[in-house]
Amino acid sequence: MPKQAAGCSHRAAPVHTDPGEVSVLTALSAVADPVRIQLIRELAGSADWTRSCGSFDVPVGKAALSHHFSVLRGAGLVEQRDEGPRRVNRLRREEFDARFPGLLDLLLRTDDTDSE
Amino acid sequence: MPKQAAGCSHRAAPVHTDPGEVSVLTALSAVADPVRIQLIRELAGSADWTRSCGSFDVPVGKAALSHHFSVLRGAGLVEQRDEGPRRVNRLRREEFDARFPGLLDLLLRTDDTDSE
DNA sequence: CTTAGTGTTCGATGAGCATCGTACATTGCG
DNA sequence: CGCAATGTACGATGCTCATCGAACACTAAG
Repeated sequence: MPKQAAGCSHRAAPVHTDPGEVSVLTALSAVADPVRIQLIRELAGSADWTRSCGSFDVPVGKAALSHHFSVLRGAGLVEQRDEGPRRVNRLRREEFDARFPGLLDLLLRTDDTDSE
Repeated sequence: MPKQAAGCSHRAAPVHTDPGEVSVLTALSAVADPVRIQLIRELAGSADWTRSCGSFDVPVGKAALSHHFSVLRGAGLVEQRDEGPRRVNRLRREEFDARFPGLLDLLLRTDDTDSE
């Protein structure tokens, strides 16, 4: 492919962290936040690569939202891909569950809406 | 003042929270702290009611230590009982695991010493 | 090219919390 | 009783982090 084939974006690719290299403390800290819990749950209820960052119903602005996704990436919880102007997401279920068995289930299979 | 019957301590009994009434966010926040993780691990390696609060090898003062145990109690992770001048502890393994399956295992069955 | 949509980065702000030092309470011992 | 040991309560301090506003970058469409 001589010419700049599709896939070579000019945009800075999101930095991903492999769940296997994430410490327990990092994972727990990432998950101990109401906004991020909501993001994870909402993301889990959608098919992979179907949700852009701005499509989540969270009570924060763009800047904070971007920050939260950065934290989730750093914890190996979310994978992102640029698709045109938007950045679509995918929950790394199997990979994260292999590193921290049961943790993701705790967040998703939860009856209480973390009231408190 | 009239005399006190045996078994009626003058000391304020520690306030305990049942694990069943703890929200996911509270539990995760309690556990997302390096000092508290160390306390839980050290406590898990000892028999019930054998460790007083001051017997843990953590790099904080008495006041902070007392605070951490308060948080652990509030998350339903630790039960305390007054035994003479000291306050001895017990990890609520079964009860906490019933409420948050796998979470305690994640902290204990850990290979990495939360290095980061 | 211009415009609109999407997301990141930067600096600043504010709240929460981990920590400390000190004072205080309780217990057990000499 | 007086004293040491243990743990809590309180006020203060400092730091981390969640948030915002604004500026910037990239993409797609008109």
